[in-house]
Amino acid sequence: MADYSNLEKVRLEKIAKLKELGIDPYPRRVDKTHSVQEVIDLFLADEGASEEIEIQAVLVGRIRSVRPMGKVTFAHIEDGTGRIQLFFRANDIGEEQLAFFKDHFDLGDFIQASGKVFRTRTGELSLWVSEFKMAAKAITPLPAAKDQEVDGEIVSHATLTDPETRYRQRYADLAVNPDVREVFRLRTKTIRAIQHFMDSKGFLEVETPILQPIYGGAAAQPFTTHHNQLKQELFLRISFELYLKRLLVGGFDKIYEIGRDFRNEGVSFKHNPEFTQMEFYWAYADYWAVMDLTEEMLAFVVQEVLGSKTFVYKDHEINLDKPWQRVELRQGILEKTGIDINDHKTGAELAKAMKSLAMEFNPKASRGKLIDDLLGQYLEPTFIQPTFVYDYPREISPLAKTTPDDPNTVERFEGFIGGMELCNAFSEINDPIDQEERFLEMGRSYSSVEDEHHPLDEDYLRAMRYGMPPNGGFGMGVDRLVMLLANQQTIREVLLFPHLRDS
RNA sequence: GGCCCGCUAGCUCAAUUGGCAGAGCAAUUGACUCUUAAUCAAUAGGUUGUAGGUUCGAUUCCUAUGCGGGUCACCA
Repeated sequence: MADYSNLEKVRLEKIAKLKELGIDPYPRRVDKTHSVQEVIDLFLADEGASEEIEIQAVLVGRIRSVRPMGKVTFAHIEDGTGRIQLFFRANDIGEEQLAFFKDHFDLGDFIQASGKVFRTRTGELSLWVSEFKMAAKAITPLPAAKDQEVDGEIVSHATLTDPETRYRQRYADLAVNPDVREVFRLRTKTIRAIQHFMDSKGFLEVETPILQPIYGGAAAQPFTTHHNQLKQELFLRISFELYLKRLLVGGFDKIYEIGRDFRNEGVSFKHNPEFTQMEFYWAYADYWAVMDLTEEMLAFVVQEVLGSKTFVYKDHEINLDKPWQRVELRQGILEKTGIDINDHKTGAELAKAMKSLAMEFNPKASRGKLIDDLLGQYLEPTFIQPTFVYDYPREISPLAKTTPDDPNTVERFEGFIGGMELCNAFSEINDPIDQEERFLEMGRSYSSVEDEHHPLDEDYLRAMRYGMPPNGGFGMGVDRLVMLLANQQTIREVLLFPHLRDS
C-alpha cells in the first residue's frame, strides 16, 4: 500500500465517489476524433472562409489548468500535439454537470470532451463543451502548480526544477516541462539524420552482440554478467569495433551501428554508464577520407535537425562549415606547452619535461598516457569550433595503423566541438600479425600500470587472417552530439533515464 | 574515492544571534456566466533527508550517514 499524501487521499475519495456513481475512472476506451493540433489546424484553415463550417470534435487530453467562474468554467487540456482551452457553461450542460466537473476532475486528469471549436471573446481558440467524461483519473498531483500560455509560449509557474526528482521521475518532468520533451524529440531527429546520411552514402546499418564473451575495442572496465543455462561469463560490450570489422572480412564494405555501449566507470557530466555510440567502418578508405566524411555528416545532421549550419552552445556560436580546423597533435602540444613530444621518447623523459607545467599528472604514467593528459589539459578545452586533432601516439591506439614515416605515431584523429571530445577515428589495422603484436604490447603495458587488462580476442585475429580490406573506422558519442545540438551542459539532460544511485 | 554546496508543506522558496517553522501556487469550503498565474473570503496542510550529540531550547551548532548537484581523480 502506497503512502498517500493528504492531496492524494482527497483524490482517492473522488475516485471512490465516481465509482459510487457507476462511473469508471479508468474507462477502457475513449472516442477521440481529433488530436488537439488537428482541430487547431482545421479551424485555422477554415477561419475567414466565406462559409465557415462548424467543427465538431471529441478531444482527449490531460487537464493542465482549471478556472471556475461560477456558472462558467475554463480549463486547458493538453495532448501530445498541443494544448487547447475547454469552455463549460451551465446553460449548455446544466448546473449539475458543471458541479460534477468541478467536484470530480483535477489537474492532471485525462478528460474526453465533445463540442464545437470556436473563439472566446478574448480570441482564444477553444472547445465549447457539450459533453465530457473522465478518461483517466490522476491520484498524484503533477509537480507544477500552474501553466499559462503567453504568445504561444507556455510559461510554467513554480515548475519542477529539482534535478533529482526530474531524473528519478522523468515521467513527471516530461509531463510538466515541454522544453524537456523537446530535447528528446531533437535527440530522435539527430539519430534519424545520422541514419539518413549514412544510408545515403551506401552504408548498411547492422546490429552486433551486446552480450560478448570477450570485450574489446576500447580501454574501459566492462560490466559482467552470466548466462545461467550455458554457465558462461559474459560482458556487456564497451564498443562495437571488433564485431563490425569482422563484417568487413565478411564482405560488407560500408557498415554502421548505432546502439548502446556500457562502461563500468565514473559518472560525470559527460559520462553515463550506458551511452549511445555510433560507429562506422569503411573499406578502402583511410583516416583522411573519414575526416572528410565526418565534416560532411555533421554538417548534414546539424542542417537537418536545426535547419542551420550554425548553432549556439553555451555562449559560443558553433559553425559546422567545412573544413574544420586541423591540428597535428605534436604541433598542437608544442604550441600550447613548448614541449615537442618527439624530443621525449619515453614516459620518464616526457614527465621530466612536463614538470615545468602547472598541471598534475602521474609521473609513472606511460608516454602515451601523458600525451593524452596534455591533450586533455591544454588543447581540448580550447577547441570550441569544430577541430580535428590527428596523429596520435601508438601506445594508446592499439587498433590504428602507424603513419608511413613514424612507427610510434598512428593514423588517428579525434574530433572536438564545444571543448568536448566528440569522435575518434583511425586507419584501421588490417594486418593480423601487426594486430597481434599490438595486442600483446597492450597486455604488457596494462599489466604494469593500469588495472585494466584486455583479453586477447583470438577469433578477431582469425577473422583478420582471412583478409580484411584496408579501411577507416569511426566512433562518435551520440549523447554528446545531442548535448551540443540541444545546448545542454550535462549528459543527464539528453538521457531519458540517466543512471542514478538507488534512492 | 577526495573536497565543496544543497536537502524545510504536493511544487517553488523563506525563517534574524540558537528562541512559537512561514509565504505563493496546489488542496478543501464559499462567492462569481468569457477567464487565462482568473479574482475575492475562509480553512486545512510539517517527524525541517536519516541517526546521534551539545543546549533550558536546534531548521540553525557538532558527529556520522543517505541522496542529489558541482569539482577533482578515473575514463587509450
